Amino acid sequence: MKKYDHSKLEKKWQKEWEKSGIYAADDKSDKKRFYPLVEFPFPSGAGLHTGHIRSYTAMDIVARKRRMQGENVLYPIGWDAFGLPTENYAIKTGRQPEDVTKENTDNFRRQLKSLGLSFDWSREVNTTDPEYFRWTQWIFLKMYEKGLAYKAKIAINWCPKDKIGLANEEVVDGRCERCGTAVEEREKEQWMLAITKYADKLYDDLDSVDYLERIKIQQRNWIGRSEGAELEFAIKGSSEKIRAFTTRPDTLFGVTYVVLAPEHGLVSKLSFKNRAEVEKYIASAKKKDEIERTDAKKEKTGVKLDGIFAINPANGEEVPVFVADYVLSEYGTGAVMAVPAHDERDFAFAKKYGLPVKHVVEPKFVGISGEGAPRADMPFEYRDAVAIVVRNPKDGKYLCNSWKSFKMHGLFTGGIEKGEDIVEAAKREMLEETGYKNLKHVRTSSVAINTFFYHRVKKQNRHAHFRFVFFDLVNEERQEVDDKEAAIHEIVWKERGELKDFFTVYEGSFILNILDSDDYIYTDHGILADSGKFSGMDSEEAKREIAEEVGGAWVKKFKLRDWVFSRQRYWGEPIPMVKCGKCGWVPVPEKELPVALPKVERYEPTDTGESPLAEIRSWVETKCPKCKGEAERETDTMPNWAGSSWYYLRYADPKNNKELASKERLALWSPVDWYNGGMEHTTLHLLYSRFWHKFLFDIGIVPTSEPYKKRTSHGMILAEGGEKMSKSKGNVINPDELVTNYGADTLRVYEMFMGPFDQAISWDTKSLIGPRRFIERIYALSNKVVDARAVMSSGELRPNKELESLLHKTIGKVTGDIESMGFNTAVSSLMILSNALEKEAAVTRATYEVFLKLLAPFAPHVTEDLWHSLGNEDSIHMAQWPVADESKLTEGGATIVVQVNGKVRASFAADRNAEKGDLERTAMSLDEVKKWIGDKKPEKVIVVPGKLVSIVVRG
RNA sequence: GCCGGAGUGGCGGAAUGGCAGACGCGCGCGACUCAAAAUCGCGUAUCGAAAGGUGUGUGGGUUCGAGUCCCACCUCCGGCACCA
Repeated sequence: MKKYDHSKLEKKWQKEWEKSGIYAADDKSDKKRFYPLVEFPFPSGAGLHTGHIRSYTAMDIVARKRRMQGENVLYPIGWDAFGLPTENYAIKTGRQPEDVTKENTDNFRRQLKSLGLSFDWSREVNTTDPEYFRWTQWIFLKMYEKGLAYKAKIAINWCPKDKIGLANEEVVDGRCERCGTAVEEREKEQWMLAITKYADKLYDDLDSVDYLERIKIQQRNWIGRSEGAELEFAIKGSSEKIRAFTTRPDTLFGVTYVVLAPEHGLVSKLSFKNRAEVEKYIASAKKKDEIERTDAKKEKTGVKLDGIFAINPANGEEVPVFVADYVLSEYGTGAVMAVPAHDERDFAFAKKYGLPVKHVVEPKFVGISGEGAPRADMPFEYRDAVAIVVRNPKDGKYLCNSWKSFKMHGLFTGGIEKGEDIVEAAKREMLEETGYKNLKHVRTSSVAINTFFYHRVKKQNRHAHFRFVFFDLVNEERQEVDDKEAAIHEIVWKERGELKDFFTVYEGSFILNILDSDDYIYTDHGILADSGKFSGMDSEEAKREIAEEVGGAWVKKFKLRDWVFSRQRYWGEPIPMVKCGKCGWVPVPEKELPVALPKVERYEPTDTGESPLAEIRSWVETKCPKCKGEAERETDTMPNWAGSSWYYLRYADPKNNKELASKERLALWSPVDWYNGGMEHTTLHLLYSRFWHKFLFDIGIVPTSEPYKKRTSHGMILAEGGEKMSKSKGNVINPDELVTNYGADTLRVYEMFMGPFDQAISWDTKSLIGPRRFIERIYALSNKVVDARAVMSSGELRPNKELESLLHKTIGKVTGDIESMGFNTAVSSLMILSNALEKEAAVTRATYEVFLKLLAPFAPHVTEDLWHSLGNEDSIHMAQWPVADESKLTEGGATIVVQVNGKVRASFAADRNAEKGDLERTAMSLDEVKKWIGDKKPEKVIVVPGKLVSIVVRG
């Protein structure tokens, strides 16, 4: 008996596969095409980590399976080598970044090969290849030509440790994303890409692609689109106007002040008394660093522009104007109309500076519970109503109402007659319904609510407009209550803490918000009040009408900013622009591309913030392509995002030196069918590459408007303790060791089996033994394989319907699970099948071969080896993928479960296709069942063929 | 705070509304062995002597039947966060 030796076996087949080149994609094939992609590795010196392997293996499994199903598969691999870690390492060791990159890339390549991944290595792509960045530069020039690349003076985040400028996205909590150093702010001219011009498309087209929902949500969050109105507030005694952006023009009547961002241009144009104070505030606000300014928890500050008043365009009211740094200059118009009653930030500010709060949107509650839900097609009767809150100061308890005929708990309420004073109405109701005579009015709330419900006594839909009156009980003296009233209500006194659980009606629960004061912020939509002719309207519906009424423009705003594309580093694609004293910025002509990096001794970042390239005069000095006069090259380079924004296109045609890829090949392979990678690249890289792709689509280079049909993500693999794996914690798993000790097949199976693919999971080395044993048992199983015909006649092997049914079930399960990323359950079902096969005295060759084929994508080496040992000449990875025979699935018996009153009481064997009536009769005849039914008559019997019989007896 | 996702044995986790805990790890017992490892077989939620009961974060609800659907809440993880 041969023993399973993974080491020799795996090396042998890896060599064979490389020699035969079986995984090469075919550009001429007319077979169905499939193009799975994994994220671009970043050769950082750390080597492959377990997350990479999970991603590559998953796509490898899908690719192998699709190949076996006869599809033409392109599973490519490449390297994004323009990485800062590489450059840092080079600086540390005094070597050239290229050499470091080469070494790291070689290591990655070796590791990937040792895992038996079916990449088409002939399509390998590397962003540092000059022929590759020729086309990266070419795309930039096209963008420049179309006005999408421009130079602007902006404040950049400067990392003093790495000595580079960072994009906003690279700053986390005011610190450099990579090294954690606090960033400084510097002003610099930077190349920008106008990604905001594509914001709408990037947002809308998410509807047309198959991404994991959370990925779409992240994209939408990042783009941050919101719709609203720009409204103009005139300034009293001035021709200047303030434009404020709001998504809630419906709250316009509730504006009590207006705020400008400290950077707002209007501040310098207006004249007001306290200029010195304001200037001082603005200076201090600008000095605050990113962390302080964006901390939402910190107290809001601001200063009033003395003597300046803005005029509310809706009602002509004059409101004060403030400068405050809680308003961001970069978003919207840099000015905000403040509605403290309906915005939390405005409320916090208003409270601090004693500004008025005016409620103009009343909450709206619609009954949802069965009985109280409004009846459809029935009009609403409107009622002015008062909800009465009575507190007994003696014990602090509150007077509540429990309806006797319904399970409803609330307050005592009543209607307000036309022209009646609300406090008088409340007192009258209290007297009638509870008999309490002596009440002291405490306050009447300015907050009102609307409830929509079905009135069970009056049998009509009601719209009640509730206002709230608060009383203290002077004494407990009561008068007799009418019998009719007493029959409806029951008086209950409740402690304050009990109220929350007690109330079952909206007007009751709501008072908890306003029990102590009217400091209540309602940010949802509701019904407008105190809003001139719009009062009573639904606020959602009134939005546009109010904006229109005051001549506001309806606009879309985005959180997304243009992309800062310049980096002051050596290691990156030089931005192919030349600055001429006469002609200004001139693009490098296409035929002079690529602009290569000069060979240098020193490539360290400079302290001045200039690119290291700036010091290499021989490279900088050049001729102007236009006037041939003296000119200088741009010394900024592109960020590493540049090359990775279009690499997947190059896979289609990696050696093309006339175009970034040929039209024919792009048409053949685009778009990427399935892209899997880590969550860390699902916002920025994904957004940037979608942006570039859409641009290339618009200029006719690529045939689709979206680059990836489907985007998924593997869950992060955590260290054994459940924390993140990191080099500094020393809890990183080294895949080389695992491959040596357990074998690539075991590692692959384990990574797929360990848990749901898209969820985070802890690594557990000791669990690796499971998959390892599984593979060993598969290997041992080959000794039981027999030729069916020979043995069948000797009677040693009988047809086994159960096993056959299981085999076909497994085929269906594995086939489906691979597509839906249910890799863990696919492996589990293979284990179930192998357990069943082991129990047999002999296994037919046909069955074993089907089993090997199903396992082949997961464990390519051992299956190939066993496949050949059965005498097969061709690779198992090109064999025909098995197809489940539906008819085989239903063969054999089923266990029918019998439930009595929902509890399982018995089970019996029956044919899978047995009739309902037969099943019912059999179930009823069982002693176990009779025992539970007794002499009672079954009320109802539910039969699910092939599954269960459920008998209901009552009494 | 907002938006996602998730709460099931000792652990990782299974379960189109239909026998909860598949599969794997671990653990226990047994076989083989002088012995150990490896391997193989059996067992492994919980209370109860048994009949039977109880169990999928908590509390309600819908249903013949709920881990799964609905409502309210709690906890954890991820993302965003003064975006008007």
